[in-house]
Amino acid sequence: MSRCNLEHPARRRQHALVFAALSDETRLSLVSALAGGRPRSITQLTDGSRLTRQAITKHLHVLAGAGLVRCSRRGRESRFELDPQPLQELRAYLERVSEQWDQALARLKVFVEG
Amino acid sequence: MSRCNLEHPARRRQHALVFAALSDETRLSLVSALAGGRPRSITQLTDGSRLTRQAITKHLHVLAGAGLVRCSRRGRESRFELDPQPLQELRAYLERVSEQWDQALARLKVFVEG
DNA sequence: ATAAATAGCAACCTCCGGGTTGCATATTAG
DNA sequence: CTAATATGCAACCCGGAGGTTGCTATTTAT
Repeated sequence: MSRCNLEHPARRRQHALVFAALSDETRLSLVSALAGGRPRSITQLTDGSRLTRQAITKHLHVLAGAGLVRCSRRGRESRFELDPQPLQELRAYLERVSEQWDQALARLKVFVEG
Repeated sequence: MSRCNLEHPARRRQHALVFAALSDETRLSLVSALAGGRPRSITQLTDGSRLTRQAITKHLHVLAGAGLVRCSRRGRESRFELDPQPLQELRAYLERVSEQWDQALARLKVFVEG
């Protein structure tokens, strides 16, 4: 009985936070836009969207709150850039869950057959 | 200029849906509980939680709406089991974003140095 | 020096997510 | 048959998410 339940609540909270940050189409497109590597200003990120600059700003702050994005002031503009670390953490988490699933299925198969 | 923006809106919608389903701590713990491979009834999943059975039911339906979980009636109880496919899809998506980031950084580095 | 560009702040609105309670229904146990 | 179990359905509440508008402040261009 590997009743790990390996996620301590703190880690689970953080995962939920990052998942929530990625749960909006607008924010996914912002992530996609910033995955190009170059820091972008708010107006740059607003162009090509049908939303207001303030809406985009709020979305960027949500991403920042999850650690997915960092902001630095450059002259009169705020430049946002991606931080891929939380994405990698999520990927690792999803891998762990899938792995747990596979191992569980393997054990159940043995139990049924053997 | 690889302006792929590879996510068609439909795919992005689906990703947002699954991310949203995983954006709640309660639902993450349900996924964790179901990752054990054995189908669980609603009351089983409610035991050990401080929430109401109806609350858990709603969460399960959210997970089902994202395709993360399937339900089948067995006698008087509803048995829920995990479907890892959407999880793998998300993992692949996160990998693509990270890869795009890495390649972009590499290109920018060449641009600066060369 | 003035005007245009960029962004921050605050108030406001609407809608939905998470949660509860209450009651009805179906299934199994005794 | 009757009671306990397991679930479904609907109404309701509350707070926060997503979005807008209006105004102000700072930086840059002309």
